[in-house]
This record gives sequence, C-alpha cells and structure tokens, in this order.
Amino acid sequence: MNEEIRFAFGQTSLGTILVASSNQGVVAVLLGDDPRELVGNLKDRFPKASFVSAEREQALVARVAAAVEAPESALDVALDVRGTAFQQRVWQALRDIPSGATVSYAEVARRIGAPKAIRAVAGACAANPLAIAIPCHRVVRNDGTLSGYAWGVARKRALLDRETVR
DNA sequence: TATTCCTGTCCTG
DNA sequence: CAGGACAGGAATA
Repeated sequence: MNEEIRFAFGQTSLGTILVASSNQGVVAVLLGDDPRELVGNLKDRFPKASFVSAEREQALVARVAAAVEAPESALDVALDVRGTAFQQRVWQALRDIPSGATVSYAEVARRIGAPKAIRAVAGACAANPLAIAIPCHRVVRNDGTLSGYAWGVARKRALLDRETVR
C-alpha cells in the first residue's frame, strides 16, 4: 500500500485541528491542542501511510473549521471512511442525526439493527477518526448526560452548547 | 443505590 | 486463540 496522505492544520475556538486526505477523500479530522500531538495521533491511526504537508489543503481545512464554528451549516466534503462493516454502519447512522439533536447510544444501536450492541456502538464512536464530519459528539447517554469523548468531554460539551437551539 | 449480566469490537498475552 | 477493557443499558434486590 504505502499510500500517501496529505494534511494541513487549522485553528478553531476549540483548539488546533488537523485535516488529512487520501486520493479518495478526507480520512481524518482530529482535534487537539498541539500540532505535534495531532501528527502523532495521525501516524498511529495510519501506520503504513506516508505523510505530506500540503498547503493546498488549507481550503479544505477552512471549510471544516467553519463547520466547527457554525455547526448548523452542512459540511459537504468527500469522505474516505475506513473501518469495519460494523463501524461503517454506526458512522452512517450518526451522519443522519440533525444538528441540534442528540441521540442515545441505545437509539443508534436500534437504528443499525443491533439493539443489544450498545457497548459496541460506544466503541465504534470512540474509534471514529472524523471529528465534526461524523457527529459522534451528538451521542449521549440515555439519561442525557455526557459520558466521554475521544478529544475531551469539554469539547463535546462546547460543541453541543453551540448547536443546541434554545 | 448497588450489583450483575449482557453486548461487539479491539488490544494484549 | 483466550481473556480483558470499553464513551452503555436493563433487570434485579
């Protein structure tokens, strides 16, 4: 394989973001505090790929960053989602969640036809490499509380605050 | 409220 | 290949 992945950084009110793309589309959108940390994260997820810092990705980063600041606007970029069949099913279901809404893990499990596989759904969310593009932050516990978030519960809460209609 | 079992996937030995 | 860990939930006492 030894595939080439292009990436670039951006700044949002939530911190630094990294957007990485293959020839097929975006493979990862990562959130963090430090660019160095994000690159390390990216390499962990795609150990076999080679990475190129690409200026022309800045336009793409800008679109994703805009989606962070204004979640109600749709983010229509090509995605190259990698994962098991189960994970793909979960992530597809997540993309159907409208902005401003939240869904429980049980609800997601029911939608993908595995109502008992709640913990598996949580695992798939945790493994989701596409922050924002796949709104795993809209998945909360059955009682409405936030449990965890791969990039920090504080960011999860901030995102939900921003898109919740009051 | 606390315990226990269930669940699908990934990670480690 | 086996065992444990996980961003949960429901049933039981």
